[in-house]
Amino acid sequence: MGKGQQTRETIVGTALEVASVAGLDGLSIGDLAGRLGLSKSGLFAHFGSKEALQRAVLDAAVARFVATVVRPALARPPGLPRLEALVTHWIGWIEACGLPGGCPLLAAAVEFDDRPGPIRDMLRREQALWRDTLVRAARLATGLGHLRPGTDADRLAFELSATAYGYAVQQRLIGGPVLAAMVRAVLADILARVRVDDVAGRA
Amino acid sequence: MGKGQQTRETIVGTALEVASVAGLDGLSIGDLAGRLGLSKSGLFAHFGSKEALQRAVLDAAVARFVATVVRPALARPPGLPRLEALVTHWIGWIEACGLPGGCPLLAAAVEFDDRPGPIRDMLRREQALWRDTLVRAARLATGLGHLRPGTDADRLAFELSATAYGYAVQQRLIGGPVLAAMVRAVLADILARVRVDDVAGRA
DNA sequence: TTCCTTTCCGCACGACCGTTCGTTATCCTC
DNA sequence: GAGGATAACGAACGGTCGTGCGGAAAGGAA
Repeated sequence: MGKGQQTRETIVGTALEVASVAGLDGLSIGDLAGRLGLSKSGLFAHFGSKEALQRAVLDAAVARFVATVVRPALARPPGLPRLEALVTHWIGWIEACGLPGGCPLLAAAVEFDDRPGPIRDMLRREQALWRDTLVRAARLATGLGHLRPGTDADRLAFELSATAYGYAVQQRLIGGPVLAAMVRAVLADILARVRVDDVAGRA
Repeated sequence: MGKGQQTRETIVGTALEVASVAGLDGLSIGDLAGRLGLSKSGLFAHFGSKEALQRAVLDAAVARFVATVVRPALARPPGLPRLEALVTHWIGWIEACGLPGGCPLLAAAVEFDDRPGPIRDMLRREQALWRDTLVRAARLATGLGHLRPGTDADRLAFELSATAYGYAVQQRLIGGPVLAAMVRAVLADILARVRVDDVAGRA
């Protein structure tokens, strides 16, 4: 990896931390250069435009999410264990993604959902992709007989994702261990309603 | 109402539209003055600081939410009808609150959840207040015998609110009538699970 | 060592930011 | 009609914004 590439990654890493608090639009080339001991123009040369920097930051956020949530879950056996791992790691990510400002993907989605352009296109694509990941995992779990036959994968994915998104929204302002326990109980119940309990037979 | 007060309300109304798209921090005094045919200094004099303008905009957003969602629902008879009305009007607000950028309260909550200050304090207070409104409605419905005895009002309120928040997050980027139908079905099922069905007896 | 490329800097530009100040219209009250 | 408050203005302040250009330093290949 050349020096330029390394510098670029350092910049994007710091920018991701800043953006998680100030938002993608709150990023400032001058401020970022100051934090890193670089000149404004030197930092700018790595990207060519502020929007390109924002896109790089978003890419980094997605990569972090995939590494923290998706990849570990896909390593679990297919079916219910994998679906449960997706949800569990997601909740963990919401509570502690390692960035000072909470989940940058949720923040960016809410920030850019009404501003046409490549950023919104990226967000739309990533959110749809994540949704599909959940739906596919649910469908697979049904196919493997872990969930009741006839389970609506789209709806199950929506119930799980809406609960997690809703938790993410409330967790930052209200938060607390009570809420943390509640979201876990709710998610467990959603799954329990469609799970095939191979001890007691179907409900 | 004096002329100043009227101008102030015009400013805040336009600012609310802008902020719903650009965010509270995306508000710009100069831009706002240009839209309204006012001078920067003339507009500024009405508030004294940008933060005071942001607070006024937030107040206006809350007032709009109360007028559109809370008040009509509180006009319904207490118990299950009122709780259902709260949720139904909320979903309606999420889909069409009359502002170009979607629900400004959700946007502000995500934007400011990690920035200490009076804005975040206001948001925290309002979000907690809205939560309490749902919890109280649920508790009242249980007390009136509309919901199963022993129903956990906190948890029911969380299930409903998380579903709505989660819908709000996904609706703007993915959206569509399928999702709209799904959230309504999910909310109906959440209520059906705790409702006392006085025709067929408890389940 | 030489040479070329990559990396970064200093400087500057025009635009816009929030804010302040002094001044001018407009209106209500006496 | 005079006097005082209210409302809005224009100009300017110091800063920061994203961006562009020319040159200096650093690195690697020959």
